[in-house]
Amino acid sequence: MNSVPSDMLDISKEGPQLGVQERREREKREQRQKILNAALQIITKEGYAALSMRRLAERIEYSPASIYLHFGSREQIAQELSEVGFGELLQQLSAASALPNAVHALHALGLAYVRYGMENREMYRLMFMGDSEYMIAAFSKQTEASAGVKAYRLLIDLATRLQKAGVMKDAATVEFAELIGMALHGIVSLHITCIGLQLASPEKLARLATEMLSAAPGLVPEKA
Amino acid sequence: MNSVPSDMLDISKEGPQLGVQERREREKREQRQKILNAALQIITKEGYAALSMRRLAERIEYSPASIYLHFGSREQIAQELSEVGFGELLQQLSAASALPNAVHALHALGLAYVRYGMENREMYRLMFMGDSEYMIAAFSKQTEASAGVKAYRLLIDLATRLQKAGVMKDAATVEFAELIGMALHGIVSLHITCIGLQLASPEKLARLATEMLSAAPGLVPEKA
DNA sequence: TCGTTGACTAAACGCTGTTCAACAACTACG
DNA sequence: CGTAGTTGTTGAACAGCGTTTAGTCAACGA
Repeated sequence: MNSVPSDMLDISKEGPQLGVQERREREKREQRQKILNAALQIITKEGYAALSMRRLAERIEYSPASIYLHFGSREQIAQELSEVGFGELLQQLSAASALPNAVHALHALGLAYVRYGMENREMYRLMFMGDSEYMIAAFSKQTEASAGVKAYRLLIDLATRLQKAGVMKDAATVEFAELIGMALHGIVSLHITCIGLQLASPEKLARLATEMLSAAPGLVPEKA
Repeated sequence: MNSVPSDMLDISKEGPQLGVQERREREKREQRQKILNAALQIITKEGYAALSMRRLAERIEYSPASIYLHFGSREQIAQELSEVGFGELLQQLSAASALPNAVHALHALGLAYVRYGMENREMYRLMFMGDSEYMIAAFSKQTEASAGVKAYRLLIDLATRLQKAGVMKDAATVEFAELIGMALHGIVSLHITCIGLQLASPEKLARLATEMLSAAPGLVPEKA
């Protein structure tokens, strides 16, 4: 049953066989990626609400049923896209937090966060303002290496650095880190939601937030 | 055409006529309220996503089409509910900000905000995390007396009080006020979205946030 | 009693996500 | 080469959605 014929090792037969299999797998991967690209395009250009399976199918020039050969549901597509977003956000944040001075890193991180959010509103909506399924997946403890968890750890690390530098010595590190993230999220999400209101610019608010957090009592100015 | 027959003043004829009209109007108001109550019940118990016209019609024991005799659309129902929510939130916030000490008022406001949000998650979602149509209406400049605008002004007033008390003298009042609101919103909305994550308690984070904001440089402690 | 008004709804339209049987095309094998 | 079998693809359907409209029916005023 599981025995392998010796001629399977013959390149003259194995070659074509594996070639077909490889091509099929490659085409499947390409198709999958094509779907994700089209979905991303729809979301960024027409908003998350406009992402329907039929519209998506029309754009990739296949039937709606075909999409289900690659994804289990519409939710799964959205979730995979949100993970891409978390990856992008993580990249921006880690670049910012790489600054040697902890306070400078905090300011840069705040700026990078709100900029990413404002420049990718629908993506941000998908990541943080949806039905909470994506975040659960993104931050799942099982997926230790997920971008969401990494971004969370980035905040913890930065908070630790800040406290070592004398900022907010008294506060619990985790709470301090979470507060930073939540304040930045509040700035972005309200700017996304309240398009009618003329709020202060996200950059200004992020700067103010990080300044107030880093200017809390106990601060010992770092050199340079 | 507009002349009123003298016998219209006769109670024996005017009574029944107006009585019927009044009853019909009253019944219409009651029906309208019944719909709103049912919608609120569905949202709070089954979530905003579960609010459909057909389900709503089933609950009030009328046909879906009947609802359109009272509301123009599903969105309108949601919007009116969100305005109720803004009213409730405003009530909590104004009670908290009534404390004579500005810093105490800030702490109380923060606590009241996150408590309302956590105890009315689906309502909060409707108010702040929807498709942004409700907030536009709630904060519309035309609706000067709307609860949303009043809540916004509450924050401005509190920020002014805080700065008069010596907190954040340098910062622009409006930006300071907006930052308070956004930080609190970030705490609540992330707690609503990330039900999978074990975050620090909203109360602790609100306290930390308001403490850091009120502990910023320039603070002159108030008496008592 | 009759005509009018108003409340009410069945049915339909076009949309949604999703499933499944059927079809077509390509591969493998005798 | 032809045939059996696997694989990719889809039309059609199901259940549900928000919304509209034509039409029914009861209550009212004259």
